[in-house]
Amino acid sequence: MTARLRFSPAPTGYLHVGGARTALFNWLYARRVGGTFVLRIEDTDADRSRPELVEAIYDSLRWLGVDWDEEYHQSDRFEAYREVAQSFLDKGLAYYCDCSQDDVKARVGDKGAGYDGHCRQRDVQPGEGVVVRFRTPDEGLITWDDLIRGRVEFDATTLEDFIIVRSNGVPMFHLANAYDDYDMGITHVVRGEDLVNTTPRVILLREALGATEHPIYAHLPLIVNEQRKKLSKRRDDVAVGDYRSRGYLPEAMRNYLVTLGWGPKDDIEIRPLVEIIEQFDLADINKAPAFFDVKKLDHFNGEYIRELDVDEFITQSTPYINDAYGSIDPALYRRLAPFVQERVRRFDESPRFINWIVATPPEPTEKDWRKVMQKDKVPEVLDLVIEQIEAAEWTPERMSEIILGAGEQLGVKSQLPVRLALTGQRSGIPLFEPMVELDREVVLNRLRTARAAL
RNA sequence: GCCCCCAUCGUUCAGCGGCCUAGGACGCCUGCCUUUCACGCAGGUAACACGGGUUCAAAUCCCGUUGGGGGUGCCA
Repeated sequence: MTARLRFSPAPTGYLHVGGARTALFNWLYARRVGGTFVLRIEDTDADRSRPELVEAIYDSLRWLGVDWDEEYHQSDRFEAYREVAQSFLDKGLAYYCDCSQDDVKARVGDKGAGYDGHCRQRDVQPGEGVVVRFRTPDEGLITWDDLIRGRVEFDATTLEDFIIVRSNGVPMFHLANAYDDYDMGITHVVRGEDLVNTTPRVILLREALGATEHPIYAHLPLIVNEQRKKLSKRRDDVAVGDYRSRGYLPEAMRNYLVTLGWGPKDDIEIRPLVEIIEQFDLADINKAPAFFDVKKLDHFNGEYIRELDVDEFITQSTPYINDAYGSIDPALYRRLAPFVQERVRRFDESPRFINWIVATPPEPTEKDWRKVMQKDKVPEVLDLVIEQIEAAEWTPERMSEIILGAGEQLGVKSQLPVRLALTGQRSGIPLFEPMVELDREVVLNRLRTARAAL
């Protein structure tokens, strides 16, 4: 039998890195074993689901290179869910209940064990404010062998009679989810650990459906923030789309995500996707939650950026450049880009490196000024450089000779003061090649201004 | 409250009873390269939460403690 896996997001928000990793692990495994990867949009809650978010989820998934073989929307399948609910009703596996949430709370208290089974024998008829509840067993053990967690057991007495159809007639997620996995022949369910507690319900529902076998479950450890809490779309900055627009490469994101909860046997973390697919196995995923470390992501991204062809780097970084400076001369950027590519970890860092060429350089910080300009012989260096530059041949070679020569002549290091005068910063791309992109007068002006400020 | 889960360097992955004086990566620090920065290279820093067992032998197995997390919706 060929493996069938699915990613089933609810379109109630943008795809965040946790969901992306879940999708990725499902996809990786499907690709690894030559199985089928299904995308199923779980939009049973019309109040919270938004169609435009479905588009956003597609975008993020595609960006990451996660492609799907089949696609379903639960909102298209309500009829089937209602039929299932009706058949449960007919068989006595489910019953109508007209208790309001307040009624239940009044009987069992605030922190009680959920619903108390009040309507089990009351023979409530369908109508306004009436839900359908699934009759859970009063005793017994519900168990499964989780690929990641090992054997998991739940005592049936801890399970309440949960709702499968809302009072507005719309099926609840458990029902839709259980039926779809059954109907679609899903063989491996790989999802976040926050869903372990719902697994017993799903198993019960499947059995009611007549399933004799269950999929293999694998509950992934959560991705957490620095406070070690589950990532939240509201609190944490985690939308995949945001990383995309900040200038992360999908390859880097994908590669980094895969190292959260899993690692290749040979310890080589940054590697081509095909090799990851070859090595990936659900059984090797660990149980402990993992912190999403942007610093490490940045490192991965930097590695991937440096591996790019210059042309590719240019096309990818140009939008950020144009965004910062308006449209700049492509030929100029082509000359500068190789220097930038070696230094950035994200595309959105690119503009900063050429600010002194295409715009006004920033004011040096006081600290930088002190550390660089209040050194011995700095006035002499600047004077010498200004003097020689006035009539020099305008080539990088000459610039190098003049600037470095001044230092040699005076017995000090001369690049830093010139750099600070010209760029306003102590660090950045090389000086000599880029500076001849500037007009001689601009260079002299910056030099003279700095000299005057000493 | 109740149910469930987790626990190796700051972070992440490795380790699945002896190969561990615990390894890789990120971060951080040092040096080399370079008259900037970055890259690269060479080093360094730093962890088995605690307490009991089991065993000839435990980071690895068992129990407890502590700490952390998830769930507990007519959300998914």
